Amino acid sequence: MQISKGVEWAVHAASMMVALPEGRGLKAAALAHYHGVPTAYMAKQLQALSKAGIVQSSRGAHGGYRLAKPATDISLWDITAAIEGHGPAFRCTEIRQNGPCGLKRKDCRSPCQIAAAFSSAERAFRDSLKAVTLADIGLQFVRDSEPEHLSDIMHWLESEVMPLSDTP
Amino acid sequence: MQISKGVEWAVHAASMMVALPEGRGLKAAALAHYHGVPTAYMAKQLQALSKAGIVQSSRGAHGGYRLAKPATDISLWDITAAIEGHGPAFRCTEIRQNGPCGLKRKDCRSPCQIAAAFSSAERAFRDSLKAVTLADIGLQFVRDSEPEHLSDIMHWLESEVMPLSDTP
DNA sequence: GTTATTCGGACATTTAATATCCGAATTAGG
DNA sequence: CCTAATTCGGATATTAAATGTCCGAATAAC
Repeated sequence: MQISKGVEWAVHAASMMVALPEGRGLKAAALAHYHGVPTAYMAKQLQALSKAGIVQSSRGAHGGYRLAKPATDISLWDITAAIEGHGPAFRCTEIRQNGPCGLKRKDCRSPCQIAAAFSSAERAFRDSLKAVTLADIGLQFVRDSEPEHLSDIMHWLESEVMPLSDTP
Repeated sequence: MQISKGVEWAVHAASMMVALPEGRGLKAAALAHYHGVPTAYMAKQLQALSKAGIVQSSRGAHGGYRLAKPATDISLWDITAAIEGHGPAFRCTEIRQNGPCGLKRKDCRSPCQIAAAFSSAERAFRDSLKAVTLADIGLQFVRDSEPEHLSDIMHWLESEVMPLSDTP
């Protein structure tokens, strides 16, 4: 029951994009370098975010990534699901149908209670992550950081940010 | 973010042990056969439950497994943690300390907000599973099953159940 | 004490996560 | 309009983890 490293990277990268000025983007290499992680693997996570409609990508010279919708509409669950998939963590293989006392398919209209309990726990997990948006993360970050640190980030952004055409 | 198959098997096996008469046990091979899964791999999950103090094992002739404490004191989280480990699913690698704007170790006394959000979600998941005990599972199972099916199970138990010495 | 039986940990195999590379697509500039 | 530089996208290796298997250690019955 481990969440892949890609989720952590994707959330940090997306959080960085919150600070981008309108109509501008960051290339995958810049996001990877900023967080000190391998470029190609970070790019893979960004692809997944792009497929999920969380970020927009622009190819070619001066290309890059930016958020595809307002930060208030992107939850941590959206990002987690984009990387890890939407499927349940607990996969019921219906072993109650196996063995000498196995139930017939007909008698299995009601779901296995064990699977139901895990499904309920996962719903609680999802709901908790759905309640936190990138806007929340960004706001908290600004509040809790030293002014000098925020200044450093702004300078880095100015040096790395790329103009990006408005219509991809 | 997948929960291993072993958790499903371990929960089903432990649920079966709820129905055992006092001072009796089931051997790993019987539990595996009953659920239609490989014996050796089922045995591996039972070992993990034994190490965690959830079940008691007795070796040698007429050996087997039984619950180590009342079914009301064993939650689905206890079993999940015994198989999957107690560590968090989201592992914060502190990438905020990396890269050109990396934070110094000193400025990281407060935890990363992203990690905190996932930690909170996992707590909700845990609490949900902690609220369900083997006693609950057993009771619901008896209520929802056809009388004939329960009868089949009782007959199987009588044929497979082994006398087990009281002091392991 | 001997033997049959069962659990326990060490050992392969398969699957998924991690990391990397090269081609496809797009834009900037001439 | 064409060329060249640049960037994303999917296909491809590598490593770690989950899955599955085996044989020795320990125990109880006889």
